[in-house]
Amino acid sequence: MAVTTAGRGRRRAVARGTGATLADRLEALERQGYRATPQRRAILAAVLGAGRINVSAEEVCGRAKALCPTVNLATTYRTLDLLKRLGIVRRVTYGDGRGVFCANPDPHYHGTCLQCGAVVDLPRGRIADVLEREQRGLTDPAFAVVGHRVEFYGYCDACRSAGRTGAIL
Amino acid sequence: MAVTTAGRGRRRAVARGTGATLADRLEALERQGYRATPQRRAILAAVLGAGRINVSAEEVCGRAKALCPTVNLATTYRTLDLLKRLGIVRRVTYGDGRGVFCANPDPHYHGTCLQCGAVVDLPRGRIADVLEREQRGLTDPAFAVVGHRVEFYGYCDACRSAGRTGAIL
DNA sequence: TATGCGTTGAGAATGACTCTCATCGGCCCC
DNA sequence: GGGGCCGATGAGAGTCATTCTCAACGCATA
Ligand SMILES: [Zn+2]
Ligand SMILES: [Zn+2]
Ligand SMILES: [Zn+2]
Ligand SMILES: [Zn+2]
Repeated sequence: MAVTTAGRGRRRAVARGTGATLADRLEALERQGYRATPQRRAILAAVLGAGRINVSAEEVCGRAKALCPTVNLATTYRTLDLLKRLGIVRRVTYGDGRGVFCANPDPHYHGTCLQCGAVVDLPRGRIADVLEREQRGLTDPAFAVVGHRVEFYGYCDACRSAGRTGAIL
Repeated sequence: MAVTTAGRGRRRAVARGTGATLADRLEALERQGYRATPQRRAILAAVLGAGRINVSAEEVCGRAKALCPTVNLATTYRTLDLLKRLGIVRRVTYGDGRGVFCANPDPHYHGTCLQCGAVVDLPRGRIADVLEREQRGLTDPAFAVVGHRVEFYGYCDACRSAGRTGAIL
């Protein structure tokens, strides 16, 4: 995937949900007063390019380097944090605290592979509504609940087809 | 709380759930071939003594030092990991990846305070069953779900009564 | 007393992440 | 068309929770 110059206003076919294209996101970035530098374009493209698999900052940095050789880990972290603050990407905290980044704008859950640690997007079922309702019923004198987070774990496609499905991680 | 010598076989009134006393847990430790050293006793007592509030390794170390001055952070981590492997304590990963330890043997959820980061035990509602059912319905060609984890967030008692309920953390 | 082995304390190492600071690169004004 | 301004960057140092290494220790058993 190459980093195009900007795609100002141009609309491609909608991939997943609203504002999912690289161009749309770069536009959002600039609309809020931030420069769409080559590094930022490359980093954003790297996250988008990962698809359903969520990527660590280091992976993003590696992929981005292929598009813009000057990107650096510090810039990658800085940019990912900026994109997170702007709501363009999401940072999901993986089992042991390491973070992975997700560019899927649709509401969805995450599944962590017990074998290889991959974090993949999962379609959202009806859980959200139930949790929302349940959450309101969770009245506790010592804690006022205002939100929740669910995370599934299991085995990713690659590990399953390789027969590696017994680890503890 | 003082660290008693062993309480071999002695049964006290059940506090919360099965095997919740210090003595019971030390017994379980020894039954599996590990020595109940003064350090291990102190560390276990420190986790137990925290009650509903879950404690970090560093906090455990501090509390344990009061009972056995020679405990050290490395031993604390080692022991907590051992106790986790034996199912005597549970390690819950708090928002940004730091871990806190929980000795409550009953099935329950955890709530993280958005203001101060405290992790407290929450009674389990009917959510578990719903999630269980939903989890089975979550068939995805790219991921085989085998379990889930829910985490609530909100404001703890202390922060609420101090009027600190607006942070982003 | 000598041997063995599980356990420990101190400190070094790790690894993800953040900070600092000198430098870079457009951009506006003269 | 040169100079200053300021956001953005790269390199490297710093932070912090956690883990590793290794010599020393405690306690059992011969
Ligand atoms: Zn996997
Ligand atoms: Zn996602
Ligand atoms: Zn609080
Ligand atoms: Zn708990």
